[in-house]
Amino acid sequence: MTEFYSGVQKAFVSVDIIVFGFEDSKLKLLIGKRQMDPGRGEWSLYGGFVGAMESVDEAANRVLFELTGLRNLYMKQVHTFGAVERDPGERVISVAYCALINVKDYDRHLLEEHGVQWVELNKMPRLYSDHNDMVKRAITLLRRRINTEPLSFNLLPDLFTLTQLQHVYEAVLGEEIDKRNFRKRIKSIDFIEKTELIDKLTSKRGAALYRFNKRMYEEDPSFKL
Amino acid sequence: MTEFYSGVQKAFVSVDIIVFGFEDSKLKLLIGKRQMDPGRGEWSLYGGFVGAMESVDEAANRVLFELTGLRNLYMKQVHTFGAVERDPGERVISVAYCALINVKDYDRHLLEEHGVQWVELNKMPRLYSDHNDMVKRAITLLRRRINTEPLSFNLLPDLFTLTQLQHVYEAVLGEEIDKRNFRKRIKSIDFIEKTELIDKLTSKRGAALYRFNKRMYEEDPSFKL
DNA sequence: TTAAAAAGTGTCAAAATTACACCAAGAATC
DNA sequence: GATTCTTGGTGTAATTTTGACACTTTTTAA
Repeated sequence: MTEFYSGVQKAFVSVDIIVFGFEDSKLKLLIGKRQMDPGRGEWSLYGGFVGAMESVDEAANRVLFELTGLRNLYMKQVHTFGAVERDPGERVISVAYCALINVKDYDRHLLEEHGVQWVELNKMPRLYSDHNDMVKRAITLLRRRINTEPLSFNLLPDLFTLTQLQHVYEAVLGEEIDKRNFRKRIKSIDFIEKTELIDKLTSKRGAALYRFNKRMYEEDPSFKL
Repeated sequence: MTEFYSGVQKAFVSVDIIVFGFEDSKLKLLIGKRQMDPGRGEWSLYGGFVGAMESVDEAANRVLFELTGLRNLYMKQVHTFGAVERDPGERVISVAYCALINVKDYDRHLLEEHGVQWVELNKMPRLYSDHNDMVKRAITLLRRRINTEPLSFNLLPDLFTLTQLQHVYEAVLGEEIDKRNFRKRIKSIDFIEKTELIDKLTSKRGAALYRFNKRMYEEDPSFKL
């Protein structure tokens, strides 16, 4: 095999994943104590190195699967962090990804197994290396996109009430939303379907359950909320 | 020095730059014939490898400076491309950046020196590796942001006419804009200042020259067009 | 039966957006 | 010096979108 690019230095490339979840009307994310040196014991995002035989996206999916046991989760690249000294050990360039997950789908045993836990966004501790910057970027991305892409459903069960959906928007945007105006807009969106089902758990009266109709969305993928 | 992460494979990391310019009311970008193997002679974006002693952003700025002789140009990271086989030679992970430049500032001698040329966006040839995807992403980014960030001024001289500015929007968005509505909105934006100067070159009647007041923008960085 | 908690519903005013057509100024041509 | 050509510059009215705002319904628990 021919050697191209001789004389150029290589770098470690890693992926770090900002996993957002939604619980108790709050946006949370998964962080854990770092289990390797350098930085062992510091709070950190979950990540891993990109292997020689996998793409960066595949690495991110592999790592996310390791962490959650789930496939086909919503995940997008956020930004690549490449400061020379960002990792105290070696030169590591890291590609940050943002994933959205329904907390209910997450196996609680895996939390302990990987030494991670859900932490409220507002109560984030200082994280390893530049991971706080990664979180900040991910949030900015989320806020920008939640009104133009149907992201929010990834944070909820398949069936959800309009109040839950509204709380997702409020948690992500960090501001309150008028209930009537919100519901008015939802009604004008075809691919948010009302079902016959009623949720009796969270309210005494019971609330209608809705569903995101992906097929309908893909037929006319215009979204504006 | 301790060796961390032993056993993990490294990769080449490069930057590729999508340099947009605006000329003859058209959006253009800089491409050249690739001057190294593999792929020598194919149309390609301008790029370079990330050195051991520079951050990824610094590498992008260095490469852009090499190409243009200009510093402090507008540049943003677009996306990181990491497919295993994306480079036919070796494993190379590439971070794509998008830069905006006023074509008038660009030294035409440098074109030949680097073997690059301005090509209309609509007349892009097939490019090396995944560079067409990079361009597509960059355009998407540009379209998304041009209405929420004051990008457009980077494609124009310091002094510009409203017709020029409108043509930038039309070229980026790929659709015509109503002149009166456009100018109405411009008038409501404080940091686009009308000067006393008049441009007599492009029109017989002469058009008022405007200027982007960066300070005023930074005092109240809200932008919506 | 009464209180508490969340679900659900409509109107009106203000603001933003869109569509639309003509005159002005100067240069070039006859 | 009259005509034509090119680009710059301007306002209004209809429509749509957004935003503010309060009370009734249903069920459970006290």
